[in-house]
Amino acid sequence: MRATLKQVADDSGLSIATVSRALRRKRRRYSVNEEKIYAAARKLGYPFIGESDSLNKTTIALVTEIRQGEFYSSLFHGLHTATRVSKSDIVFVNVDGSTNNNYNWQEDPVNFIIKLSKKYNGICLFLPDLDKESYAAIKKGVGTYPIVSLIPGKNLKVDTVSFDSYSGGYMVAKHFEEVGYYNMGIITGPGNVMDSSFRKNGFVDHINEKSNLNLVWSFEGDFTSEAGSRAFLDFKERGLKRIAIFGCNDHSCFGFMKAANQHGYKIPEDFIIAGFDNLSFCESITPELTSISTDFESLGKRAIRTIENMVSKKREIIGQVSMIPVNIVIRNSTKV
Amino acid sequence: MRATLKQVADDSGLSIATVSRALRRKRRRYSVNEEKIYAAARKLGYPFIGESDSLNKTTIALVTEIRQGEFYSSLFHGLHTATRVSKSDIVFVNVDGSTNNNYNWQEDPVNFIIKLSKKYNGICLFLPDLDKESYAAIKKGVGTYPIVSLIPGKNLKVDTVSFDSYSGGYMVAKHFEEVGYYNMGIITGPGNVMDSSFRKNGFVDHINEKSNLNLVWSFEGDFTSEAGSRAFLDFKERGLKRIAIFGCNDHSCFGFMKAANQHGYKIPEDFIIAGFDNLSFCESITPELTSISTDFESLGKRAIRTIENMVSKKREIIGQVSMIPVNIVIRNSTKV
DNA sequence: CATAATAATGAAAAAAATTTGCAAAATATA
DNA sequence: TATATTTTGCAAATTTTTTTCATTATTATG
Repeated sequence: MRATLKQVADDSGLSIATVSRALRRKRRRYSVNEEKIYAAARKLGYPFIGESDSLNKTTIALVTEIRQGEFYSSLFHGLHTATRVSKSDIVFVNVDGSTNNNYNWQEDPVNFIIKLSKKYNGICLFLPDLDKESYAAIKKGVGTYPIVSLIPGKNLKVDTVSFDSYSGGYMVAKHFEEVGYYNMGIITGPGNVMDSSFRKNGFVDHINEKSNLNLVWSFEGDFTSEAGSRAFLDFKERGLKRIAIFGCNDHSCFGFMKAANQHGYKIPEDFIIAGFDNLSFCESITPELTSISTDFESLGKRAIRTIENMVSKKREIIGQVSMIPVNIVIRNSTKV
Repeated sequence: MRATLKQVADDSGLSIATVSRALRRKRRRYSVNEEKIYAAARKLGYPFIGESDSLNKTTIALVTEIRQGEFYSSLFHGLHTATRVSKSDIVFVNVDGSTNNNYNWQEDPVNFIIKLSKKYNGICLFLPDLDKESYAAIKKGVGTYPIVSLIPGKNLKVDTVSFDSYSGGYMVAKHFEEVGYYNMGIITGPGNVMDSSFRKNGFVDHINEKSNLNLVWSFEGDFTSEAGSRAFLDFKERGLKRIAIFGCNDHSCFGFMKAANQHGYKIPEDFIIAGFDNLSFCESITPELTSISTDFESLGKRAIRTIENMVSKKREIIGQVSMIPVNIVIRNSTKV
């Protein structure tokens, strides 16, 4: 039930009239009773005037689990920066452990998100762990409502805006070829993560396209630095040398390079290496790490523009995929 | 003015009765007209039932500028994780470029924040660039309303919850002494940032307390990796060797170590070094960097508990300062 | 394809919620 | 202590929301 002045009055112990006046006033006065009234109004969720901030503004929710690491920070920052050039506001909705209108995220992610669509004009999803069926169920429940996913994936039924990870992998292989390496290796990311597969496929496909290129080594990692270290031990055990290695994210490379360093391996004498994400640490490591850089502000702008378009004109085509181009930043780790 | 059903009806082109029914319904149906109604209601900020999510929950706003880097991500994560064990919700309010109720952040940060106090039960501020006068003005405008700052600072008039940076600096100096170094150096952070001063003062004070310890070198940095590199050049030019260096944040150390590496310097032969923040990259660099680790979840829990206490019982003591202890994580960069 | 069943709609009545005028009470000021 | 100012509650006035009811549109069924 919606909260009324009477409830606020009862809760604060003052009369309805007093509550009405206090809440309607333009200036707050911070008297004891006014504080009581505001506290009660907030507690009961009474809609007071100070809140109608969103007038004529599009509010877009970014639904994600907040995790640690520069990647998430970049994502928030990118989306937020993108709102500066648009008429939209962005709200970050953190999803793990949350409950919204009796729908618990863990138990029922689909209805949780469907409920959010009441409140916001559009929704951006960044949920790597959500399965295809759930995406389909959300899309079904939500109809033509503006919703985009920022996770790449095939046939998701939901519009998608994501980095062109495939091309990123491709660019790395091409760069390796250009600097004269024909034998290549890869440290993959977690197999169930779509983005990780795209990075890998782009790399592998370029190798397969050219008869002079060979994939001589592959190690299954999980995007952690530790996996990178394990990858090195495997690499060493196999006695591989003078190959070009693509780590599917920067952290894998950091772990690999550290282990290599400890075992006396040298870059570029023993191998060259490139990563993905272009974290700030790429410039701190020796040698500086070549990496694929992703522009989160572009991603954010595109996502917001897509949603704004959906808000204004209803389209029928669903499942559109927008790719944000990535760039290769060449540093000393691949200079021969 | 508050939005009414009539306005929503006019905007959506349907009757008041239809709008009332659509908004009151528990299940959405996503028909064309219902979509129109929801769109209009959102546009006009009509308070509908789906929103009363916050019933009986304390909502705390974390007001900050979203910036890139692991530090901000950790801060968000820490606060968010802390809400799991409390009855509060946390909302991230991004402040740069924002406008709230005609109060523009850039032009009038004080009133911007005061306005927020209408909507939320409590406010956490993390605003390194806000000056002392503004803090005082906010506190004055807001009265006994629950507000804490997460930025350390003396005589802020606002309750503060922050890391015990001073002790962190102190611990580094003590650790240097314990491993047998008596000549020490420091790369400072930006002079106007309080937290940076505390880190430095803790370090310097321990040196001054002991007659056998000397501060032989000091370089004014700005928390960037580049400043760390410049620091190294200065260090080299002065011909310093075998001293223990405290970089006031990890990034300064990364820059320093990289430059040192390029110039053929070795750790621990030429110097030992420790940082502050314990970023993930500390473990990826060679040698692994000793650093002061900060527990953002503890910080978040304490901040939330402080606000919850202020919500329940009004206290009179203001300007309380809570210090969250920090730990030193000893790694190879300070092993002799 | 006609017809019954179901659902959606608007007008207006009924109900509920909010604002305002007024006088009493509380607080501040001289 | 007297006087001005502000806050408050009651109840009337007003506004907003819900519900009833008749009508129309949509969908299902034989």
